[in-house]
Amino acid sequence: MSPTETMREGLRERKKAETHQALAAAALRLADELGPERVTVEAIADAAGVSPRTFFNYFSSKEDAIIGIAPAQSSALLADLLARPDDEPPLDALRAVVLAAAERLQAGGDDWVVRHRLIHKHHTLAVARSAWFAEVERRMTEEVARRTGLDPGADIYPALVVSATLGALRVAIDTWQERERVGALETLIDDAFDVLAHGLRLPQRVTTQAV
Amino acid sequence: MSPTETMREGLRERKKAETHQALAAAALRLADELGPERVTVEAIADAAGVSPRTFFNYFSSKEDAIIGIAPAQSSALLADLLARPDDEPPLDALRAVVLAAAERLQAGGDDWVVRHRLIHKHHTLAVARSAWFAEVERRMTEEVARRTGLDPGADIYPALVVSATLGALRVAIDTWQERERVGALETLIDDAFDVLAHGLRLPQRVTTQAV
DNA sequence: CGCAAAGTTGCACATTCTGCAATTTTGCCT
DNA sequence: AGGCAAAATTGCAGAATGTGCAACTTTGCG
Repeated sequence: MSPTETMREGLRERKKAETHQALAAAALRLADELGPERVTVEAIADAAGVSPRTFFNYFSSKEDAIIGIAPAQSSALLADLLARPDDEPPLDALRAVVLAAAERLQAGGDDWVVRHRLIHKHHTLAVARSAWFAEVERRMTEEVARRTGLDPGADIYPALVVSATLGALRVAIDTWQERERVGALETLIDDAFDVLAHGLRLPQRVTTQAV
Repeated sequence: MSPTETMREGLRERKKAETHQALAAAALRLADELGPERVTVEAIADAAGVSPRTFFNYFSSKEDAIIGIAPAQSSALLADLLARPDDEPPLDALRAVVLAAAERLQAGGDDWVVRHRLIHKHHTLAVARSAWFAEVERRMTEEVARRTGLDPGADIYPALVVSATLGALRVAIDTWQERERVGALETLIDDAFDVLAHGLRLPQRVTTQAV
């Protein structure tokens, strides 16, 4: 009966992280080269040097591996939201969180560019991303409900504001992708939140054009 | 038999519709009785009196059959949007469309109650619904872009307003479900659109409480 | 060392989903 | 009515997903 509480896993945790990384990288690379539908779990596992069975210990599906989502992975979006001050208005907090996510994404290197290109092109990956968004949305709704003192089951506000803001993030990313990533993603996010804050009225003035 | 009435649509079309209906009904009933994960395509096909292979001629997955979604099915949401006057502000048109959908849903009988209970409870069905929403969202975005004369690839507004409004519909349905369908779904929709129109600011006064 | 926990692997198995070719059913025309 | 062509159904084969389980191996630590 060893003291599990103070256990510091060194090599064990590191190897797990390496395997996770190797699988995600292999999945992304193969999907980019061959197209997601022509990639098998077996091929990903081979490329990462593990057995197919082990693949499913890390990812619950091929799609999740490609877009880099581990089950029960704590999302940075939620973490950022938890870090905002409690008395901040929900929409402001969410705007800051989404903006931070966008900056992180833009700074994140080529992997995210490739991922989003694939998501944009292949329906099955968009579905996987939707599922992930839904899970994040659920948890962020809980947090907004806590902040506002509302019951997330009875009151519509928490779920609504989270749905709208995550929708804004998704739409901004997709539009940015469609524009072939010309211009700053942050600008799109800002525009989107301005439109949301103004009651979704059709903007009179045409917003930033990148084309 | 008198051919005038029955032959107008044709026996072929009628039998197809019957098979479609039988499969959807069997899928829903079995999923309700056993839980979605314990239902197989084979069981659904058996209950509907067709072969498993034929099932896939009608639905692309077990989940789609349970929530009643046929591939390339034209959604009533899109049809309603197309029927709105062209010069109506997008948010107003979408509000009307979503309200109509809610009314239809409430009047629709027990099947939708069961469906939403299952969707609410089982993650895989929520994912399938998300995928369907995404497809509808894409097509409605096209239409809003046409109305506003904006480029759906370059401008964020069409996708944003559609995303927010369909999100509102989804959130309202889920909340209604959580409240065990006490009260009118239309009221929730109205509240949601009011919040959207007021820039997603936290309402000072608590809205309709059903509990 | 040696034990316990954690991670990996192979295997069996149910299931999903697709393509193809054969067969049956339906619509329609003479 | 009879028969042809299109449409729908079906069986079958096969690739692939995903899971449970029982070894087996590796790691952490006393």
